[in-house]
Amino acid sequence: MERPVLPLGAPRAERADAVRNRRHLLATAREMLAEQGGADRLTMDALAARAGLGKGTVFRRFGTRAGIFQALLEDDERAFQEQVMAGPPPLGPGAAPLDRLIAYGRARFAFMLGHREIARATLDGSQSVPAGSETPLSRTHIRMLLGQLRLGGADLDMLAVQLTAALDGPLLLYLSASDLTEAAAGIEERVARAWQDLVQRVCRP
Amino acid sequence: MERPVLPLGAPRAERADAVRNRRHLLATAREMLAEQGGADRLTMDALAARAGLGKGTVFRRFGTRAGIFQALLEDDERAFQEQVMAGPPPLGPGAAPLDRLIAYGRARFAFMLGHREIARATLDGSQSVPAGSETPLSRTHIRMLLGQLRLGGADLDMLAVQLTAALDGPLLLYLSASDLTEAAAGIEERVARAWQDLVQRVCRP
DNA sequence: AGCATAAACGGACTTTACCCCGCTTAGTAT
DNA sequence: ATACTAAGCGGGGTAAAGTCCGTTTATGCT
Repeated sequence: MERPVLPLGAPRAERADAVRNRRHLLATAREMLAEQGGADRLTMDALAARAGLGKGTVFRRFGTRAGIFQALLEDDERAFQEQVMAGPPPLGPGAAPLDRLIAYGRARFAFMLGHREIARATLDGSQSVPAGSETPLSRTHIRMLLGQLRLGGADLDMLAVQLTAALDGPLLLYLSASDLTEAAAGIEERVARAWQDLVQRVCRP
Repeated sequence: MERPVLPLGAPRAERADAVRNRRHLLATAREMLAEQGGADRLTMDALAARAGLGKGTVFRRFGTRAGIFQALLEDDERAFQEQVMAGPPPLGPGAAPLDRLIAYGRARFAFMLGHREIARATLDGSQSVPAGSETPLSRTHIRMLLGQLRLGGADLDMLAVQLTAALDGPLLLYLSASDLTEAAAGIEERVARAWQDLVQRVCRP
């Protein structure tokens, strides 16, 4: 007989048990994080044991310790992305590009602040390019909005990278620990204002 | 007799042998990096062995693996800082603030590009605040220049953090290895232009 | 249903960062 | 010079990340 077109692009879907185990591991990881707070107290051995699986399985699924946190973050990011792509304006579509950009910054920083511990744990010394670079939500969205703004002659791709850095992970890196813990409430508003000011400066005609 | 004012602020200078060992370890680390390239191939055991010192000494001096790379980077940063603080304009003093800001971005990115591997290795999953935050060269300098620019009503401290993130962040976190090796020459110029465009947009009246 | 095969699994093994603590030594005060 | 003390040193010990490979199992095909 004839073999059906062997999908070279789609290298065969994940097996059902693999999917189950991945989900189970992520759920277990969340439990452990909730119970004993502190991402650095989550060890791969403990995770495997608590999930009732072998350590080999954990690494097969996530590749590396940081991989687990990347998966967790990606998971939470889906809901956020939904709001951006299909939620009510000004975050969702329908508002003017500049207003969406401002709203995006506020929402994104709040998200990152809420996930700062997990986000930090996605970084990994041995990976040359860390998390979020694969699914560059912020960069892509910002790039899209910049495209609608008709800025004269700028390198929009690079500008998107710069603005992403000024908003997303890198900003978090440069805010000191005390900024983040002491005045968690205040910092959110302050960053939101600063972001608004930044993009208004960048985008004015 | 009377004890001399016991300096509580200056917790007693480092002992001579400690200084000697610190320098020796840094020099040895540089040798090893040069020989076998790849920061991740440098192990603490190997470093201690090659330096003829105990492993404990290495950790006592640098605290952590990332600490070694932070020390190496800081070391190289001194020369760079010299240029910024006392070198010829427009990087050094004497030029208009905006020109200095532009020149600083270009120079800083070139520096980071040359040190990207070490810089990357200063990041450490378990440290909440990474390299360069202790001696925030970029942030401080940018803040100072912004102060001279008389921008109306902006949150200059936060703007400095944002710009620092936009300058240093991409290299650390977003630009992939291929971006950097393929077009190493091109990327430098492109980033420099983008930086110039960004700060001109931000700082125009 | 039975078979072939690639994927997934488990857990012992290796490597490496980092800790601990008894011993040594530089610096200082007398 | 001598003695005192805090800092420094060494290297064996621990814990956790990541690898390997023999065994098990899901899945598609006949």
